[in-house]
Amino acid sequence: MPAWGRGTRVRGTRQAGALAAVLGSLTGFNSAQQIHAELRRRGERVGLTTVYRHLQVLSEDGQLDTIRDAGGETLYRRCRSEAHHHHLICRQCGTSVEVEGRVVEQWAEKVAAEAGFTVMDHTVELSGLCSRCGGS
Amino acid sequence: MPAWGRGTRVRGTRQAGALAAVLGSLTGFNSAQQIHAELRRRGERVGLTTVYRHLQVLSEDGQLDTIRDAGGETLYRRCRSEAHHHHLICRQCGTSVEVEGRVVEQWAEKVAAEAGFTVMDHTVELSGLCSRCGGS
DNA sequence: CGCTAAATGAATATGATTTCCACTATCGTT
DNA sequence: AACGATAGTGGAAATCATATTCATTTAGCG
Repeated sequence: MPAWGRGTRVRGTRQAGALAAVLGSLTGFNSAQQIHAELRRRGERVGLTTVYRHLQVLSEDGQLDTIRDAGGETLYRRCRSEAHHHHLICRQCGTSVEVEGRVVEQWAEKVAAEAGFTVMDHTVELSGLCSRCGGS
Repeated sequence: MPAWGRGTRVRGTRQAGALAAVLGSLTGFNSAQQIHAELRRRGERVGLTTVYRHLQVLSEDGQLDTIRDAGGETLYRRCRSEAHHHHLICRQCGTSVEVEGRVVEQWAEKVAAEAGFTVMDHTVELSGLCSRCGGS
């Protein structure tokens, strides 16, 4: 059973490949629309619908990190690490750093336990200005 | 200069009052649409546009907590505490608890400093099942 | 009371994401 | 290599939350 395994039969299509290539070369977080634009820029002919579909599947599979920008738009990026992690993003230039947050996880568990909750998920996003943009 | 101060002259309108009343009586987080619906249910005649406008202003003023549900929709609730805090929300019944997260803040600052970032904001949302719903 | 800027809200616009559905392409099987 | 079942594709149209427009109404100062 391959990593992307089980019933989810996935065919190797031109579009899936092109998308994977783009995701592999982009560094920061990008919206579906931006990714679609990049695809066109490269001369690839892929429908916006298809881009959305793939991004959705990939993120469900845990192959993409997703966050929401201030406007509620969903941004995607290929995961660098397998392990659970959070993000630190520069508001100015979009640079992002993955940070592991064992501390946060532990805190979350403790807080949940105290409130009688069973934590199943948590979101932690940090944003600010990176050293380059923060010269104020 | 009042707390909500400066140039932002705010008139005491029927709509503003009705909205405040509803926000005061609702316990959990609600979307603009739900709040609007509740207003109508009470026989108040307030336009959806007005609801959105007020919610936006109130949250900018720090009088409302806002979070985004899984679908990207914005939910609002009147703050209980003045201090900065985070939320623990039950996925099943929507019950939410405010939790203070000094630990998280400190962690955030440390992580940011290490990456050369100046943290200006952070989002932390915890979700799971409360004791009542978690009987599994 | 009279006035004027602020507030309102119906209608319309926006913009991301989803759904529809007819058409196409992949790949296991002959 | 051709075949065919079926997953994949993508343009158009639908959704849906939220923003904007603008003519009309209203709060509250003088």
